[in-house]
This record gives sequence, structure tokens and C-alpha cells, in this order.
Amino acid sequence: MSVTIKDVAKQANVSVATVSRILNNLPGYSEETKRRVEKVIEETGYQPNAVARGLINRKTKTIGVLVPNVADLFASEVLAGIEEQAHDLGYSVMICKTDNDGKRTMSYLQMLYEKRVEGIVIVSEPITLDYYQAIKSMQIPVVLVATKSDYPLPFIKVNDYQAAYDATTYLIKKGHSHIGMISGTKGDEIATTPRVKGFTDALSEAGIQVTSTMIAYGDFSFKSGKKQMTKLLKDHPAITGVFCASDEMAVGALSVLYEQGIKVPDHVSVIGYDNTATAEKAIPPLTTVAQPLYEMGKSAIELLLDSSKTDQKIYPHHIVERHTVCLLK
Amino acid sequence: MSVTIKDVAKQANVSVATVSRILNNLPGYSEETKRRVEKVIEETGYQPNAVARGLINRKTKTIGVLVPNVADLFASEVLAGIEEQAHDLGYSVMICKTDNDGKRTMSYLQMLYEKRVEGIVIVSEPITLDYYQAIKSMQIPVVLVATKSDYPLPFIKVNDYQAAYDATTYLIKKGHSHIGMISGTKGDEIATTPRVKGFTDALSEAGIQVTSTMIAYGDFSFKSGKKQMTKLLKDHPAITGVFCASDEMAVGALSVLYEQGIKVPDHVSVIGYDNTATAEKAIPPLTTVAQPLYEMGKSAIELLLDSSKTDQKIYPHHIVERHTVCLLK
DNA sequence: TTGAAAGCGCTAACAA
DNA sequence: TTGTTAGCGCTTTCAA
Repeated sequence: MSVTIKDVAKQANVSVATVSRILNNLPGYSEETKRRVEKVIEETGYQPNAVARGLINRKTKTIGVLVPNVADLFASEVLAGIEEQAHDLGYSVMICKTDNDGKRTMSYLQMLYEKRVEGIVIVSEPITLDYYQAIKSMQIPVVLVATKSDYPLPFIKVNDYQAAYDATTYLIKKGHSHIGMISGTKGDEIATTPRVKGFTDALSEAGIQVTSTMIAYGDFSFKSGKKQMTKLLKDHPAITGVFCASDEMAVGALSVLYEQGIKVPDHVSVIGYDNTATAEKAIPPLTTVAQPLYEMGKSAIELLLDSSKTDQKIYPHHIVERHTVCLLK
Repeated sequence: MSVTIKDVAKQANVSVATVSRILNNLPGYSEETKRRVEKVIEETGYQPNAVARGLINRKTKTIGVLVPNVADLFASEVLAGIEEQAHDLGYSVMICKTDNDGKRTMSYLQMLYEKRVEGIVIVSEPITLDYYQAIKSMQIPVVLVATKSDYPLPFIKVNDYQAAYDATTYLIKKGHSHIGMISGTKGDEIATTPRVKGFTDALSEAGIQVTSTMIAYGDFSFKSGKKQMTKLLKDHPAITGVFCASDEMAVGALSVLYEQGIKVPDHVSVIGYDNTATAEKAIPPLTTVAQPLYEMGKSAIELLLDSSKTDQKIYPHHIVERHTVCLLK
């Protein structure tokens, strides 16, 4: 049994109220009693019980984070930003790995509510009606990162359309005209549709005709990047540039190109998306469009905890030039 | 204000005790009242307050994890295992990113105690006397993953000495005799000293002389891998094999080799350590000694929550053969 | 400056 | 089968 405020009060010959005041820096005691109480606290090694505190002030100083997966560089970078900012503001973070499983997500939502977290951030996950209704009934602040929703929920993300448009334009400006895209999951309205549109618009506006086989649908993973790059190469042997909707897929593409003895960027240029830690470690180092993931994570906590902030934020993206894109001679 | 057990009791015309019994599946009520109460729960959307519950049963159903960093594949893989197993057992996990900062770690330890977590897992972090004393006084179960300590704390790890010995022997068996090592941080008694010893022992036993310049000390990072590979190449142009104490460093080595036009594995073979997700995505795919990180994470939770288990576990490592090591002709 | 007491939302004796 | 009641460890009136 650990020492409680009562024990401290008894040993210091004061009431629990006085101890509480001292603990919380409230006025109402003499320097003399303060010293006495602090001495007892020191001696007994007393530590306040945050659970009891939470019950009475309805403040748990903890927030919950829902992510599809923790073991990936995209999510963990966002998570790092979240943790950092939360810690700075005195909050703890509970992680919930949803595995893209709706049932699991719902039960996490409920658990977070039961534990009375003060806020929830949801990272790169589509928001179903179920989720939204649960969120709404809980009355807990929620912010979305790298995703958004038709329901009125604050979010933080980059402009996916524009980012894809810019990446494609970058390739075009480098002289490429046979450009393919390895996109994300077909039907994903957040991370696929806008990026595909950005890609096709950039091409059309440059007077380059787009055929459907120039767009290969993956699922953001390394493996799918390999698979779709292989397909692209077969369908379009003359291809000189590829825009990948994630760094993971871009790295997969790089692997295939390497295996087939196709030099990057000399024969084929590739540009990725995200600028996760994997990009700079790729061979060759990957040119990619950067999302400020860490900052977005930090920002999510600010948004969550400070209701005076505006409730949606488009972060700027930018192209990080490394060595996988070259000027086409 | 959310609905409480009292509200439910009132509306269902029963006492709070009865509602509590129904909520907790205890005996002591008729089917009829059960139905009535459940209907009210349904209608009101009542959700029990875990904070209040925690106060009374001294069970918060949450555990804390301390990691130096979340945005890296080593830690996040372990974390994924931890989260998975915790979730399976009905626990939530709070993450604490220590940034290798002692002060920060101490304050996390205190916070976790105040929040009355039921257990703490510490991932790949050296345990100082401060930490140990704090842990001991808290009386909360702790388990170490991928680290260990002279203090009596349960831990889960691989046999680093043997793993390094095996990796080196693997290179030797492939016909290599000019072998260098890129090790971790000098002085690290957990992840460096035993691995360096495993390396030198394997070499000596094979009758190969080891000179100190064959061992280049990095700090496990990609960047340090690049730097130390460069150094190794300068000091030992005839080198044909390199053992790296982390996949990150191995990938750094691969980059340097690529830049210098040295073919892997034809000219130089490299073997990594960890088998993080980065290994299979490397170009060429990295041969490495695997630690079962995910499993170790899961195991940590079992150890933590089930005191009947033995309190230390050496997990088996094994070599994953990919394409960065070849038989020397 | 200090203390007594009520109560946060729940569980668990104990009684009925 | 059900209810009453006493806390869990704390904060916060209110009164002294």
C-alpha cells in the first residue's frame, strides 16, 4: 500500500486540505507548515495519485492516438511529433494500433472514452459513420492527421492534389513526357483520388496525353511498389519517369529497377511522396515530395488542446531534391 | 456532464449496487431487472468511468513503455508487439519517448507512477542507478527489452555475443578473411562490447588476426554507418566483408559502397544486425542477423503481467540470407 | 492560516 | 434478489 495524502497529513500534524493546498501551490498556509509538510513528503516518498485527482477534476492529462500501424516510418514520425508536443504540455499519450480494423477501432474509441482521455488524434484513417457517431456522442475533442472527413472534424494535412500536381510538373520540367504513376489504393478518397487527379491534370495541362495504363494502383507498401513498377515497365517500356504516391512504393520501384539493371536516374527517374526517413537512405537517395509529418503531429496536439485555434490546417509540402530524378537529355 | 451509474440506477429503479453487479457480470439479480437495466444503459449511452473504477480497484489496465525514440524501425517494431499483446490482454499502452535524456526518463517514471500504471517496459535503454532506485521504490513490475542491467530486473533479449559470433563465422565460412566491423557506440556494454567480442573471438578462433583498425565505432545510425564504412575502406582497401552492428549502419555502408562504385556482394559482402523492415528493402536486400523484435515486445507484456513466468528470456537469433553476402572465390 | 466535510463515480461488504 | 453504506485518494467549499 503506498502512502496517501492522509498519511502525510497525519505525520505532519495538519489536515489533508492543507497538504492538498501545498501540493497544488494554492495559498493558505504558513511557510512553517509548508516546510514541515514538504519534509514529510520527502521522507515518505509520497507521490500524488493521479487517478484520484482525475476523478475529481475530470482531467486525466492523457490523450489517445489511433494509428493503423506503429511499425512504419510514416505513422511513427507523426507519432513522435504528437508525443513531443503532448509531453511539453504535460500530457501522456496512449497509442492504439487499429490494424485498419473497424471493430478494433470502435472498441478503442470506447476504451479511450471510458478512460476519459482529454482528446483523441486519429492518424491517416478514413472516418466511417460509426466512428463519427461514437466521437460525437463522447464529446471529446478529436483531430485528424493526414486524413480528413466529410463529417465536421478538424484536420491537419497537406494539399494532396497540389502535391501530386507539383511532383508531376517537376518531372515534366525535367524533360520527361513518358511518365507513369504508382498510386495508392484504388478508391481511397483521401490519399489516392486527389493525387491521381493532380497527376493527370499536370500531364494534361502540359499537353501530354494520359492513358489509364500509365496509372498502376498499389497500396502504399513496398511490395506493391515492386509489383506495380514491374507492371509499368512491361506495359510501357519507354517510360522515363515515375511518380510514386509513397516513399515505400518508390523504394519498391527502385528495387525492381535495380534488379532489371535499369539505371536510376539515368534511364528512369523516380519521385516519391512523404519524405520519410527511408527516402534519404535509399540507393540512390530518393527525390520526393515532403510532408512535414513531425510538425503535423505536434500541431495536432496544439489544435486538440487549444480550442481557440482554427480547426483545419493545410500544411505546405515541398520537393526534396536528391538523386533519383535527372534532366532528360 | 456524462451519465453515471447513479443516473442509470435511478432511471431503472434499482440501486447502484445492482447496476454495478450487472456491469461486472456478478451474480445477484433477476433476468428481468437485468433486462431493464440494460435497456436504460442502451438508451442513455452510459459508459462506465474507468477512472473511478481504477481508484477503487487499484487497476488502471494500462502499462507504460519507455523508448529512446519512436520514429525508428527497431523501437517501433518492438512497440508494435507490445501494443498487440497488451491489447489482447485488455491493457492500454502509454508511450514515453525519452530521447536518451536521463532527466526526461526520470520524470516519465514518476508520471507513470502517479498515473498508477500496472507495469513498465523499458526498451533498449541503459539502466542507471537513479532509474533503478525509482523503479524499486515504486513497486511496479518492470521488464527490460533489448537491454539488461546489473540490477535485478527481468529482461528479454538476444545473446548478443553469440549473434555477433555467428554473423562473423558466417562471413568466414563464405571464404572471407579480410573482415571489418562497424560496431555500435564505444563503451555500450549491452549492444557493443559483447558484439565486438563475438566478432573478434570468431576471427581469432578461425586463425585470423584482428587489428584494432578493423573495428570502426559508429553509433547505430545510418549516418555513422556511412562514415565508418568510408573509414574502413580507406584503412583497409583489401577488405571483402563487413559486419555491421545494426541494419541502419549496414544500409549506410551500402550507400557508401554504391557511391564508390564497389559492387555488393561481388566486391564487398555486408551483413547487418536486427532484421528491421529496412533490411529487405535495401539494395541489394540485406543479409542480416535477425532479432525477433515483435515477439520480444509481445513477450515483454506476458512477463510483465504474469508473474509466474521466469524473469529473463534469451530469444534465439538467426541469420536471414538475402543478397549482400557472397561466397568468395 | 487552518480544518471538517462533502463528493467525484464506482465497488464491495453487509444486511435485509 | 436487492439495497445501504463505507470507502478508494483526492479537491474544494465553507466555517472557524
